[in-house]
Amino acid sequence: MSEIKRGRGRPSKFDAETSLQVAMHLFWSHGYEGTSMTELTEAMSINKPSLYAAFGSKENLFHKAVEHYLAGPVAFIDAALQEKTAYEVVEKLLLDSAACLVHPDNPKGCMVLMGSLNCGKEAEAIKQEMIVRRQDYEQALKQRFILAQEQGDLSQDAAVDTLAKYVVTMHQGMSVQAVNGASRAELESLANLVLQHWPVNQQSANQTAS
Amino acid sequence: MSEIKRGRGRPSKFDAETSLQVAMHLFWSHGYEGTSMTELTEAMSINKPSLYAAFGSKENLFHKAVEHYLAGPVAFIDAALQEKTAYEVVEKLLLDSAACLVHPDNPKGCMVLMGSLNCGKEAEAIKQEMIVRRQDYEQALKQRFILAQEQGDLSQDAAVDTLAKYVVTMHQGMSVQAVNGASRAELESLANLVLQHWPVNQQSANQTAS
DNA sequence: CAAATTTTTTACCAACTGGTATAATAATAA
DNA sequence: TTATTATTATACCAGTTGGTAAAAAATTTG
Repeated sequence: MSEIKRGRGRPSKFDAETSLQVAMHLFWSHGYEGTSMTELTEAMSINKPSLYAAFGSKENLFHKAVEHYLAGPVAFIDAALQEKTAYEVVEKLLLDSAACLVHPDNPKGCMVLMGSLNCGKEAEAIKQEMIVRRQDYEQALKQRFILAQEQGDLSQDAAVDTLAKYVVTMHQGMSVQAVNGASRAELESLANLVLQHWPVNQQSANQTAS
Repeated sequence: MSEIKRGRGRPSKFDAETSLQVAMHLFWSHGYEGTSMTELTEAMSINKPSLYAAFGSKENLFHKAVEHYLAGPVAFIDAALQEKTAYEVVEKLLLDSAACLVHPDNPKGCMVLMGSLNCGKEAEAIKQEMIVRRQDYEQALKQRFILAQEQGDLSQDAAVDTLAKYVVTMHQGMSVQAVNGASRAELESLANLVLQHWPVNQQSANQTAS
């Protein structure tokens, strides 16, 4: 994978993947508006025209950085949704989140929240995009809970809307806690509190290997 | 309080209290960095030198706006802490919050969160101040729970640290939900979910000191 | 009236914002 | 070697940022 046939012109001296990683970290740390093009180019060690040639605009670079984030640091979310039972979904979701939100290699909190929770009107589009991503996340979780009801590992009485919103709310609140300085253990305590009260279906003791 | 003896010079044509209200709303909506001095002066209908004479700096204006916020829209928080039992404290806290976070007259979410969850390095001091305010809030709630244990309306086994962090986390997560577009009813459902599982002291109905 | 005082107004500042035109440079293809 | 091509580097753009100096206006005091 290192032997790439080079094109005709001057060879580019930066790797797009690596640059994206740097951009992701900056946007994750300081948000969309809080990160300037100058900071980005300096951290990437490239100059602005190169950055614009490679990514088009600041907004587009942010989009790419968010995709990089979803496919990387929080890939466990999609994995969690595929766990066997609703309980295990929530368990993996919140415990892995606890680890990720305060991981020493990462900026604190969730990028989809930190990216632009609040912003000036110039970044309104970015803010809306982040909102949609969070709504989609909640919807996916709700659908997973509906499936769990069909499969019998979640009580039919459970209000899946509220339950999904509850888990997402805790996840997002834990992001704020991470920024506030909470430790991994503290976040895990919160996760366990949610799990303690989880409305498992009483009658179906699902006997999958443990 | 309307008959103020005017000083010697030209009368100022703006009311500091009203201006602060306007500033509060702008900072609340778009955060510290997302609100420019030009937006502020235009919304207040005053020019910059007047604003600087009255409030010193953008940072100081923000401080004043936050104090205005704490004493106004979220004054119910201090009131909630004085309810009779821990259960009632949490009940008032979360239900009043649900109403406030999506009240049509207010920007969505909590100002102490929206003010500057994420920001560039120039606003780092503001961000830290908001963090401290959130930590203090959590501490106050924890102390209230300790008092509740002494008064007997909260189980001695309850982990007051985790419990306080849990309620605050839900509160902050509900702020994000408000931004995402959640309704008051949806936020109240979340609040009720927390209350359902509240660890009331089994043996004591209500008796004072131990 | 005129002096004194306080505010408003206008104009301005250097630094920074996202974004780009132009030219120099380094590779390949002929 | 000489074009051709793609990327880098330099310099620059108009607009905005937080903040201010200086003058003009409106009031009270003498």
